[in-house]
Formats: sequence, C-alpha cells, structure tokens
Amino acid sequence: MILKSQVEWALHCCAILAGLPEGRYLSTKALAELHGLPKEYLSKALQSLSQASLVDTTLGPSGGYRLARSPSEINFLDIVEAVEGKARSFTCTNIRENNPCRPAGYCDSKPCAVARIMWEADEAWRDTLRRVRLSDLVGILSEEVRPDLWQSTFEWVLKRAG
Amino acid sequence: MILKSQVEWALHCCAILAGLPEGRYLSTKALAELHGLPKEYLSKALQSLSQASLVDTTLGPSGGYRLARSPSEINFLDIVEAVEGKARSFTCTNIRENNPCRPAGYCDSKPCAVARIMWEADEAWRDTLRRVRLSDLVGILSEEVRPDLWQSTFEWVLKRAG
DNA sequence: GTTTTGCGGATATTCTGTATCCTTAATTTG
DNA sequence: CAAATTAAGGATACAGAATATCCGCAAAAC
Ligand code: SF4
Ligand code: SF4
Repeated sequence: MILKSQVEWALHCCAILAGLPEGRYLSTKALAELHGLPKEYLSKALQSLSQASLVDTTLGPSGGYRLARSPSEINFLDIVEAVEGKARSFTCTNIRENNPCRPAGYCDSKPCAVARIMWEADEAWRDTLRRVRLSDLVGILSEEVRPDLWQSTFEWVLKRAG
Repeated sequence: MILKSQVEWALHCCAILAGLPEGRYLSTKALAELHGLPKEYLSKALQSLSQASLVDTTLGPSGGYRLARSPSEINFLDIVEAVEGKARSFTCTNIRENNPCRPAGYCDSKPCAVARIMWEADEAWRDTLRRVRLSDLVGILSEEVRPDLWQSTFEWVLKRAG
C-alpha cells in the first residue's frame, strides 16, 4: 500500500501557491520546473486539484493556477483525497459469503467486524490529515527553510507568475 | 492506495485459528475451502504470517497452522504488517532537491514538513490497529455472528483440524 | 491572428498485486 | 519402510494500477 507520488507533488505545489500574492497565477510549466517534475504528468495532478475545486485556473499566457480559498481553509486531507481519491484503503470482498456452513439465503445485516476495524484505522488517518491546514505547513516551512533559499525561491516564482 | 486482499484473508484466518483448541493445527487447504480462496495464493499470505512468527506450523498429514501466541497477545497491526509490509504509505522522493534556486551543496538536515505530517497520519493509522487485539475481534464476531452459523463453522473446522 | 495556457482523451511503459505450478523436505499414517 | 500429506519457496504468467508522453481543443492575452 503506497500513495502515488502525485500526492507529494500536489502538496508541494499547494505550498507554493499559498505564497502567491492575491490574484496571481502560476503555470504548470513553472511548477514542474521548480520541482523537477514531468510537466505533462504533473498537469494531471493539478487537474485533480482543479476538479476538487481547491484551485482556480485561467487560460492563456500568464494563466495557470491559484488557490481557490485561503490556505487556512484548505487541509491536507483535501489535497490528498483530490489526488488519491476518497476510497477507503481496505476493501472487503465479503469472503464470509463463501463459508460452506452458511445457511442458504443467509443475509448479512452489516459489514463484519474486520472491515469496521480497518475502516476505523482509515478514519484515524484521515482525521490526522484533516487537522493539518495548508497554512500550518507554510508556517513550518517558512521557519525551517533557510531564509535565503525561501526568499530566492519566491522571487523565482514571482518572476514567472502571471 | 489500497491494501492487498491478502490482508483481509490473513485477518479472517487468524480469527479462525484463534478458535482452535490448544495444540491443534489447521491446513491451508481447509482455510482456503472455508473462505473460498485460491489455496496456492492464500498459502503465500500464511507464509508471511509464519515469517512474522505469528503462527507455528507443522508438516505432514494433520499438519498446518496454529497461533504462536494467545489471541490477546496479537494485534491487528501485527497481522496487517506481516502481509502488507512495514513500509510507510508516504514515500518522499525529495523533490525539493530539484529547486533551481538551491545553493550548490545545500544539505537538508531533516525530512521536510510535508513528509513528517504524512508520516504522522501513518502513525495514527498504525496506532489504531495496534490497539485492537485479535481477542477483541473474536469477541465481537462471537456476539454478532448467528450462533448456529458460528457453531457449525467451528464443527466444520474441528473436523479438519489435525 | 498568433501564442500560451488548462483540459481531456488516447496510448505506451513499468511496476505491483494476483494467481498458478512445481520441487523439496519434513511429518504422519499404514 | 512406503505412501500420502503438508509447509516452504522459487519460477512464471497474467491483470490492473501507476507513471509518463503525446495530441487536439477551447479560452485568454497580446
Ligand atoms: S468478515 Fe468482514 S472483511 Fe471479511 S469478508 Fe466478511 S464483511 Fe468482509
Ligand atoms: S519537501 Fe518533504 S516530502 Fe517534499 S521532497 Fe522534500 S523532503 Fe520530500
């Protein structure tokens, strides 16, 4: 069980978009270059963010992406689910139905305990991600990243933001 | 991100093994038949449990598997990690190293905030699974499964247990 | 009108999960 | 002892998902 690398990409891109001045856009090209990622494929991740209404887009030169809401109104789960999907990590194939001892026509009223426990763990994972806001991430990064790198990165970004 | 179906299989098999009388073994053949699973492939899952020292095995006719410890000393995480592996679900490909603004020779002292937050969620998932013991599962199942089915299943099992 | 951009569809490639088969060694049964 | 049964592990095939690239389209900027 492993998350797609697009999750990492999307999180990093959102962190960058969170630092954009009001009303400006940043293109896929710039984001791909900044992170050293395949432009065409990163585009798919950004499209996922767009479909989840996490980002606004505009076309044409000087077009690109910007956050649809403030970084404090977007949490990690929003971003992760946009890319990874909302499906639970444990899928029940209902193997208990194959039990040869089962009376014919026996109908299970609810999902069995195994599934419920696995889903509970899944919910704990989601809860943790839900509690971390994009603004929290930006706060941590701005403290941890070396100031000169932090600054030159955003100069680099602003030069390319439409 | 989806868990392998072997996880479900392993959990169900352990629940059955937990109901075996002291010292008896149950074969792959019986477990596969009971759950309607491909015997050869289920065998791989059981081998994982064996490698993780969760079950004891013995060869020959009347051989098979039994729990290596009491059901109260085995938790969900033990079983899940045995078949799914202990790797974290989020893998960091360190894309920040591609930042063109990076000073040459810049060395990151620690994993970045994105990775740490994702790993924290992973830990929450594991914690939840760690807190549920196999004996808890058996307790719930014995209450929820219709008594006649519960009983006939274990009669079926005992008839095949070596 | 030309360029740039996001978007979606189509396609190819690589990797993982699923599944089967076969050999070997240990153990029970007769 | 001989035959049957079992777990273990290696080899291999198959299916589906993740990764990646390419193309055509419509909207926006200039
Ligand atoms: S016991 Fe639970 S997890 Fe297993 S098949 Fe039934 S519903 Fe699914
Ligand atoms: S920012 Fe974190 S998750 Fe992203 S590449 Fe760097 S270390 Fe990995």
